[in-house]
Amino acid sequence: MASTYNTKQKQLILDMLLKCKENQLSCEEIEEKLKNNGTPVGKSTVYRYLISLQNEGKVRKFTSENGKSATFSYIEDKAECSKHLHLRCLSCGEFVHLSCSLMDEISTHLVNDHKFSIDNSKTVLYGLCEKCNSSKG
Amino acid sequence: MASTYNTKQKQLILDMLLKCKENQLSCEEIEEKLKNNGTPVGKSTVYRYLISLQNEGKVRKFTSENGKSATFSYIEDKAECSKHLHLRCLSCGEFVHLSCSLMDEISTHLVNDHKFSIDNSKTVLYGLCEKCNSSKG
DNA sequence: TTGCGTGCAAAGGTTTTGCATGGCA
DNA sequence: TGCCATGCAAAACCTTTGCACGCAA
Repeated sequence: MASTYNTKQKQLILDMLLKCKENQLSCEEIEEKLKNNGTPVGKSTVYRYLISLQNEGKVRKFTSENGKSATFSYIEDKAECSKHLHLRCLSCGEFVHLSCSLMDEISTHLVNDHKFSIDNSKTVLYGLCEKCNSSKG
Repeated sequence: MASTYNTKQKQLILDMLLKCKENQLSCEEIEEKLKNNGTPVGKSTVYRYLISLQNEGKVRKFTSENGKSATFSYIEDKAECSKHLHLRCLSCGEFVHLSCSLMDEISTHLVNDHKFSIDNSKTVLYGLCEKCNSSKG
């Protein structure tokens, strides 16, 4: 499933994902950013490459909770990310990698007591981060 | 935001959601089931009412992980469901209400150590249930 | 040279919206 | 009677696909 050819377009898309790895970008945003950079890439190419990156596990897809279009972000350490859970702030979108022992207990507990094996790569905990929480209360 | 008028159509949609509360139904499925019942309701009415039920917190929306359309299911005990986490099987779609003390610790831990307040109504843990896990391994 | 990748435009599917009509209160 | 709700069709949206051309290897 991995791409066989290396092309300028793929590199441009990848560079943009890396540059914005703290955020999540929609296909449209990627397309727009590349156009603004003076290095436009066709919409379908963006969609197609993101799908293939997703299949390779190099990109995480967020199916918009509230809005419309899906967003993507690059997974820097694929092996590491499959071991821990992730948090996402509903307000500002901040994405947190949660490496922590209690979180490991969850998996064990769920398997032992509830016979449920959690998939860390598909699971995201939603809530409010400190910043957004305090600005709300 | 709550509906002001009670109509036959709203009651029909609600009845269907209650009847299928163990499943998650898409708008199209609801429309189809109602038509098969001999009590057809317009597509836009289904969409509009589901949105308002969602705003009232009476319905949970699943933005399809893999497929296309969103699905909905009735929240039987809204107050209770906001207190615990939920699991969903990626394979068969089983939805589990997880009332359990260790799970309560998670919220506390996340707030205390990570300054993150989890929103149970928006969070779903994904993985494989016992049945699907064993049929896979 | 081979065949994958690209880009455009068109198609596909889901959800939303405008507007005239219908029905609740 | 006044207004919200309904339903149809059209529009809006996001995503996928077909096809001819371009480009990597």
